[in-house]
Amino acid sequence: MTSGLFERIDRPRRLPDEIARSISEAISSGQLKPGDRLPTEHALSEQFGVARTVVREAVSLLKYDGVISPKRGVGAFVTEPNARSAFRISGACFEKRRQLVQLLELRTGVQAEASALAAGARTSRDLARIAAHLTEMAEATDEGLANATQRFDAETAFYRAITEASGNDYYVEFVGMIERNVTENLRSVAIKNAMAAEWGREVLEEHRAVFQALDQGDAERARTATRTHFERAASRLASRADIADI
Amino acid sequence: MTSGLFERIDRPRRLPDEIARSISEAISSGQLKPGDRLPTEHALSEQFGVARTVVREAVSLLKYDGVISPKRGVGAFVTEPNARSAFRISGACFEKRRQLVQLLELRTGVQAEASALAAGARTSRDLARIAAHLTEMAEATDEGLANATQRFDAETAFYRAITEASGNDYYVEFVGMIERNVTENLRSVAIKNAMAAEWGREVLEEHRAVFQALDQGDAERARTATRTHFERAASRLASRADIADI
DNA sequence: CAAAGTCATTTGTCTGACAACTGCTTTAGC
DNA sequence: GCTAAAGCAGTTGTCAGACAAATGACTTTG
Repeated sequence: MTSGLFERIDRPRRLPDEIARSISEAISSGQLKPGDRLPTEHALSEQFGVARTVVREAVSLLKYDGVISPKRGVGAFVTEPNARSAFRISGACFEKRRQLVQLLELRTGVQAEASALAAGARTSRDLARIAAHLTEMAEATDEGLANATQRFDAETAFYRAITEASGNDYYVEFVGMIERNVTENLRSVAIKNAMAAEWGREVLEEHRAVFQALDQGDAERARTATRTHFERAASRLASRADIADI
Repeated sequence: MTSGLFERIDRPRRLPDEIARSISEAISSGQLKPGDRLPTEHALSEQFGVARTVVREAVSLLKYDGVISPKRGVGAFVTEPNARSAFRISGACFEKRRQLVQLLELRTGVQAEASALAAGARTSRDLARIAAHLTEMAEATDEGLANATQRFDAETAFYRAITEASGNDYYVEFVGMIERNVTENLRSVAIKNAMAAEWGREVLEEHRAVFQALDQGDAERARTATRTHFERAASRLASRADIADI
């Protein structure tokens, strides 16, 4: 389940991705403004020194996100900034500390609302699943730091189960995406074990409060409890010296 | 600013998009499960009756979203469902009423949290901009239904300004994307004017409450007021007969 | 002067080929 | 008989060139 220690790096970085990133940066940096026309695919293929098929794939990706809109017989144009149709988290988001904090803020808000919805929509079956993950966490905590991974995965599953109980597919999809990106990238800087050191019983109480609110169907308390946990988690994370400078 | 009455429909629907959607549906419907290997590009090009370049673009899109991960010399595999790296709203989301409701729920939660953040981070400059849009709304309301478009745009700008005042780029990007997709699709079914009929002074008070909370820097009240408005807006929308069956 | 037709330009698709990589089989060497 | 190297078929990644379709500007014609 857990990814290996040494991740495979796709050495021969795919050309289309590279080109797409290059064009995308030209746009976000203002070199290409909304309404501007891109160079023709032929010209781009010459400038980058690649075949047109590669350029086409890159353009296709940008079009997919609504960043540019190609018109046959005319050219490809940069769209208005608010016309983008996808929300995506790139690995670059984790290079700067500020961005990581902002991402955690977003996660906090969304997850809190998901809990509130879940309080009103959860079935007893949902509740049982959530409770099981809570128990898992408690047991892992009792057994100490050796079960850091288990504890970590249980917490992840706990909030995933809550989100699924909300009955809103968008929350499930969105929270899942954020959660995965955050944890994976934190994992890669070995934060995981560092966090484990902070996991004590008082943190467990934060989760338990969330569960109780769900159990009683109290949306407002579920929201507050969830937000409290994630805000505290964020500040605990921020206070750690080993990630203070990422 | 407002899009024309008759939107351009790209008749010759691009083949790669079509193929990507087809494969994507095969995955979401369970025909292709995580871990499964896709047919080879050659096989796909034969099945769909298109050139391999087209299949490649489609595969490239799916890879971009993290739905599949091709490995050179081996094949392309469906990734785990939580490995998706993009959140995107397709036009299909608006075909079913249930999905629209869920999308509005998501918007409500995110926007409420953005307001809460803004209450703590807004500058006096931000506040002035927000106030200006509120005034705009009030004026448009006084002048009656003739200014429905203006009123609508002012409300959009009002909440956009609030989101920007939060200082969190992710919220700006995400809310912007949702907001645009929702309004554009609602616009297309002529909901806009229908909503205008519902815009009275009591709705304006909902916005004013949001503004006051921001002015006083009260995060909790900003959150509540924002959520109240959007929840009421959603129920007002839902109660309308003309969209009850979309 | 206006309407129709022509043409160069650009994106969309097709075809075929080769390069790079992988997993498996076969073979050479001991 | 066993191991390691070499070969091989299959797959994705890239390349090159061609034609189809659409567009805008220019030219021609009534």
